[in-house]
Amino acid sequence: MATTLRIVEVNKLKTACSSCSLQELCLPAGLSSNELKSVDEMIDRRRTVKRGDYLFRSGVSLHSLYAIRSGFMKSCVLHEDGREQVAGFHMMGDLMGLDAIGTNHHLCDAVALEDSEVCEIPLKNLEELSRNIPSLQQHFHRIMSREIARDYGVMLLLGSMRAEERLAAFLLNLSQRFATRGYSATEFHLRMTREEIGSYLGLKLETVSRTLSHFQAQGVIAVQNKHLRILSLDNLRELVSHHSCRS
Amino acid sequence: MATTLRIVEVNKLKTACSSCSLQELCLPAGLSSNELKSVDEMIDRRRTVKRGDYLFRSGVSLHSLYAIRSGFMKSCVLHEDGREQVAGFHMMGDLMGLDAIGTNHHLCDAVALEDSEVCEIPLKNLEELSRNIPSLQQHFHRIMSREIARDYGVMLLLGSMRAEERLAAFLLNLSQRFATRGYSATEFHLRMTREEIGSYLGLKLETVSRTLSHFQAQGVIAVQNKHLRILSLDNLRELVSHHSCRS
DNA sequence: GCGGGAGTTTGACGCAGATCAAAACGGGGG
DNA sequence: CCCCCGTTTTGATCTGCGTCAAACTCCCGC
Repeated sequence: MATTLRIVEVNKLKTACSSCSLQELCLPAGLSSNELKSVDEMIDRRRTVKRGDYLFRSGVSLHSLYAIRSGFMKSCVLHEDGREQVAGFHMMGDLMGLDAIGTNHHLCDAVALEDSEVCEIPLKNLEELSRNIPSLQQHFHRIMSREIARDYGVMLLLGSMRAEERLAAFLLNLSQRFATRGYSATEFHLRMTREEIGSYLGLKLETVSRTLSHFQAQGVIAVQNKHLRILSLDNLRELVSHHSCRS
Repeated sequence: MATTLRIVEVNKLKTACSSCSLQELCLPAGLSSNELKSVDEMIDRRRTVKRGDYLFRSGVSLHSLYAIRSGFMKSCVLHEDGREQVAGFHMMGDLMGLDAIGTNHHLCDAVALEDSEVCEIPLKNLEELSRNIPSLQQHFHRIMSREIARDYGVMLLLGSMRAEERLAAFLLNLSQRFATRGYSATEFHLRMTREEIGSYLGLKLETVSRTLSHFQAQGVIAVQNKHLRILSLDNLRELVSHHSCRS
């Protein structure tokens, strides 16, 4: 029994913001240790989401924002006629649910692409705390703003890039995000299917597959199923803006 | 001289939030009259932007957010290779500059499509004030979130709609926004060129023109140059999700 | 280890929308 | 009032990517 208790304590310690390795990436970036403690208290609980499960679904009312602690998720916007599109892929340190604050209802589905852990942050708590901690307030605003900036990038991609450029940009983006999180920038596992990549990039899965094959033939990447290795980041960067542009 | 002073006073009165007709649409929505006064004080100054002039340019550092008081603007994201895309059209009551908070630098150009007036809101002031006025804080968050939600809609449009659907969705969106502002939902002036519409929708200007002509032939709208009349909102709504979808 | 279904690759073909071209329109300045 | 240039329209042709189809691979459960 003592053993059990000890394990619980250790787990609790491990999941506190103050000892979380994502501290500098996540919501509490740049806070003092005192402030960190307040953020810790604000967090309702940790949740695990199994691969394929929903973290939240479109239409349900907003309770909390979710910070991803581990794992990998996608968010999908739904069109009333059944069309569905991947709006983003999310990994550790990312904050999900921001699109729901405006209407108090989630606008997209959040689905785990692998078993994931998230920290549940009640919006009310966050709002209250950020009134008292200016740097938290500021950081929260920055996070929302960065999401807007990211969206503008996706709009540019969808609106004016051709298939090769889109895919190259996508791979570079993943690469950069993995690198920021301390993983390899040139070798990683694609957690999503070709269809999901296609949905995100406004392409069909066949086009994604063909384009990846094409990159491989050019010696820019090596793909085997979901395992991807970037052989030349520079070539990939060239691909993003190399082709005759449609604009 | 007395006359001049009087005119200034009247102007000043006219431009206070408390007497602004956009009050309920703009940042101060839902505030008490006392709070409104604080918001008024936070606003640095009003600025006019002539048609074709920039309100701010991509890359410059963020000083303030801008609430549009009158007029019409576009924001354009720039790709390093010179590609440029319209990221949004903005009208009275809209808040611009939100994408710049994350990096402290503007990510897009803001250009007036007709002579416009804006209220300049220093971010620092807004942050400080929203720490003291919860409903202002909440409303600001909602505004940012709504921008994210709008972006998701544009992503859906760009990623999975065909030309006719995009244009129909675009017209409906304009219609709805004009209606919200007390203008006609079915008859309005397009302030942007076909090329700008195309840029926003990921289409070429010729396609925009052709599609508008097509709508006209079907009797759904009547266009003459920049003047547009929607003959059937319902038909337009059908057009958004009517066609064989690519997803 | 084996069978089956989901995911992926590759090929052949068609089409929506891009591109090129030219004519028509319209509104702002002299 | 007229001229001119930027914008729009319309037509003809081209092409990148979607669509359809079939074969192949991988992984998971039995």
